[in-house]
Amino acid sequence: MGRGKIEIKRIENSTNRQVTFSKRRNGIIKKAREISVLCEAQVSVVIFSSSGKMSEYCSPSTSLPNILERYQHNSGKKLWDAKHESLHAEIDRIKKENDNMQIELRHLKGQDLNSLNPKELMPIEDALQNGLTGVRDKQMDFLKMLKKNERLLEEENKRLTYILHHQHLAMDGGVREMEMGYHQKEREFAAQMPMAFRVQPIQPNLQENK
Amino acid sequence: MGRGKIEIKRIENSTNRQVTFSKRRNGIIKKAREISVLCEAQVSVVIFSSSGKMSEYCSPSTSLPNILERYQHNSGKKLWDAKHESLHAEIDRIKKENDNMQIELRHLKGQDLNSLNPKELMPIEDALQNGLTGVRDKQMDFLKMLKKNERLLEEENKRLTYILHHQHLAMDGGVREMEMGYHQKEREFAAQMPMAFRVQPIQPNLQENK
DNA sequence: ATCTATTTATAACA
DNA sequence: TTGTTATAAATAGAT
Repeated sequence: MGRGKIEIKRIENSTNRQVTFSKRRNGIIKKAREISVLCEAQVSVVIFSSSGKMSEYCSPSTSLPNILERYQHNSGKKLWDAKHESLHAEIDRIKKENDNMQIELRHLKGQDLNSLNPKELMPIEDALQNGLTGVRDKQMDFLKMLKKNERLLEEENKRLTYILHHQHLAMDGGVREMEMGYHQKEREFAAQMPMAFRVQPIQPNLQENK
Repeated sequence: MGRGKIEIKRIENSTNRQVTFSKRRNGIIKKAREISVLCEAQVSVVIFSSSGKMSEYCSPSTSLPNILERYQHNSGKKLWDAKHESLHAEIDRIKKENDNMQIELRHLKGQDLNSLNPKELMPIEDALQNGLTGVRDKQMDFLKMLKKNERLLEEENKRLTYILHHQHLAMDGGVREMEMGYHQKEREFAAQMPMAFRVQPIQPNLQENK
């Protein structure tokens, strides 16, 4: 339809091709609009030119996702389900893992044991025993730390008492001397003390850290 | 284009509408094929008639999923990503759940306890203690069942010995009498026995059930 | 379906 | 791109 008949094959002249694309694209979209109005059809048209420019038409009564949903349902073909399926597969895999852990947890908590026989109970008992040992070891570690800290505090106490004692002696030498010389005196004193008596920072693990 | 001009509005006559749909659908698909050949365009057309029948065209150089992928990339619109996102969200949710259980399990097994403080260790210890109690209660149940079965077996033993003894006595009365009368004798004997001595089926839970 | 008078789309050109 | 126009193609209505 035009000044001359054309063969339906690639238009070699790039300008012509571009012009023809533009006109025919408009034509198709006009036709699509018309059929959707005339016949109450749901139509989706997506066109990419060879240069990558996109045009689309979708009948106003619907939407592209809608049409694609119908397309999948109608044709049985999968459009995006390859991705969906891999996601679903992952969900299933994780859920299964989840269930297994749930069961293991319940068993360790002494729940749902009725389905188990004695042979299955034994490894659970062992695990619990090991766990308990581990936890109690840890608690013992804390206890030891507490005791160590207690000892350190006692030693510091002793040291402070010692300093206090010297301070009282210094008081007899006059308030001024005490004020000026206190820090130096302490330093001298510290120098005399054996290393073991110096206060170490308290173990940070003993503080609440939440 | 036809014997008369028509307005672009719904065709009321249902037969006419159906015929027009069919003709125009063919026209659109022909046009789509032509533009894809003439201009190297990638075209996708999906048409649903008002009665639900689907027609489609897709240029041979590509595929619908391919075109839709380009569509999403090009338009920024999401076709199926809403679903993808919900699936991803679910995966994240489950993974988080999973991680929490993993941590709980490790703690119960006495692992990764270093990050915990004494206050956090206590509920774990309690849980382990409870679990151990539960498991051991269960094992005790089995033990009791075993003992009960042992008792029952002993009693059956006693009964069988008793029968055997009578059988020997019967032997003295001749082989024929024994063969003919054995079953009846047993029945008579069973009738004399107190209920408690009759053998009960062994607890099914004691069998390996895997 | 097929026919055909007409309308519509568009190829070539500007 | 847009517009014009001669002509090819599509199609409405009839068969």
